[in-house]
Amino acid sequence: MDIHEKIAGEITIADNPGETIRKWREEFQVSQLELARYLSISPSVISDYESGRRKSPGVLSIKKIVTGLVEIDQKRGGQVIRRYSSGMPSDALIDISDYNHDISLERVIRMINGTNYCNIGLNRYIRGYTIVDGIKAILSFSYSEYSKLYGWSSQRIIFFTEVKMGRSPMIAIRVHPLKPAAVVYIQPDRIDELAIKLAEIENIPLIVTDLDAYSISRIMASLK
Amino acid sequence: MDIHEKIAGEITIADNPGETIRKWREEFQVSQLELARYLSISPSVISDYESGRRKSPGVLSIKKIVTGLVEIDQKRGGQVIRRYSSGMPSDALIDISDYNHDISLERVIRMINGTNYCNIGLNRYIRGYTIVDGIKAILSFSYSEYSKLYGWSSQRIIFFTEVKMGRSPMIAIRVHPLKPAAVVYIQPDRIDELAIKLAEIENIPLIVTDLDAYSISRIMASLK
DNA sequence: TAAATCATTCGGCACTTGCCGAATGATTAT
DNA sequence: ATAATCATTCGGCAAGTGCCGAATGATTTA
Repeated sequence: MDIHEKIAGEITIADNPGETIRKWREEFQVSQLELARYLSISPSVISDYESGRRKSPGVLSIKKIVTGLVEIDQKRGGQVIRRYSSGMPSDALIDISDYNHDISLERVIRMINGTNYCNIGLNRYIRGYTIVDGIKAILSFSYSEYSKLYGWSSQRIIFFTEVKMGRSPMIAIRVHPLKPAAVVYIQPDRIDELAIKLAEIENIPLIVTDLDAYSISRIMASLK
Repeated sequence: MDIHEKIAGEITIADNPGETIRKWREEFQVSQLELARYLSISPSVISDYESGRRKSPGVLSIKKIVTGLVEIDQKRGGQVIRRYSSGMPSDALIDISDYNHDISLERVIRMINGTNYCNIGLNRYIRGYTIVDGIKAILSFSYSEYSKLYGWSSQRIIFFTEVKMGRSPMIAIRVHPLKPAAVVYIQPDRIDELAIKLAEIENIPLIVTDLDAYSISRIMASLK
């Protein structure tokens, strides 16, 4: 189903359409001002909708708002749209996408200012990436959800946010039959020696980046 | 996803909300008059919406209409709702439902005024039913769609509409590993001897009814 | 054929929406 | 602390909506 229809349907049926509009705007991380500017209307219009001043907004207004949110996200790389199209629990999955061509892992690691913590070379290619919240994934994923992390291909980078020492993600990967081309920890607290050892046993480069997930998502989307 | 949101989303995003409202009302086989009466409004209101006189109907109006359509369908047994919740191509599938308890096949066949064309007894039980358009199913179903005909259990009746001689449905069933408890042809042109032979080989009662699919759907739903 | 039922058009109108911007408040960055 | 940015409230108003029913047309049923 089209994401516009999904969002619009939820807003239309909601007991408080205004709150739902706000929920989706925040989900897209768009400010009222930005949305208003994008739609060439006054910001107070957005505020009036979200506050519920308008009890029964017209469908053309809803359509305009939803279209604006989706287009803004697309201009930013389409991260939120992809997340809602992946069919996975959305709070652990931050982004997922696949490429139609091989992309050099070395090039990617350079672009994200990554540091390779293993003695494993980066001369391989990737066909996609997945960004997950490391803690939420550990708590909520079962086998089939882990499999979905691999999208179309295991030839990908899996990025983990919310990493303390880096053991759990490596253990999860070790237990799963599919192996990614590389693992990247996004702004980890620190890297435990065990995590490095597991990565080397699995022959999976373990990379660390100090960029945040949002920036990573944009960079990875720009490789399409 | 909730069917209200699905329908409402489609109406809200459509280029012509009015036409989409009409499409869904007709899909639910509800007349403007019936819907207007159900919602306690004038029929001309419904006509105005559907004709596009109102360019941007309010979300409360859309919600009211959608809720009304769904409730009317539920009062009739919920056939259309089930169809849109089954995840199958909708034009071939007419109805599908499962029961939480065994229901006597003999009883059902009596209720639908069925005639048993085989020498196979009806002393068995069913746990569900599926109604499909025989011609559309033949043209469009692949293996996995045939599997979905069986819902939760193969212990069911499969009803076929649009049956000419009755061969193709029996061949399709013969080729598939799962076997239904019974096959019913709804208002067939005639019954070919080969169809009967195939049914006996498969030990599947082949029954014919002169009721229409809508009546069958209501009767089967009433057994819940 | 006549009657019943369903569908449509359109004028009328009270009320609401879509939109504006000034005034005010809250938050963030320098 | 100041400036910039974002968010909210609310009065004002033209345009549109939600709803009505009379008049008319189309379709179905007896």
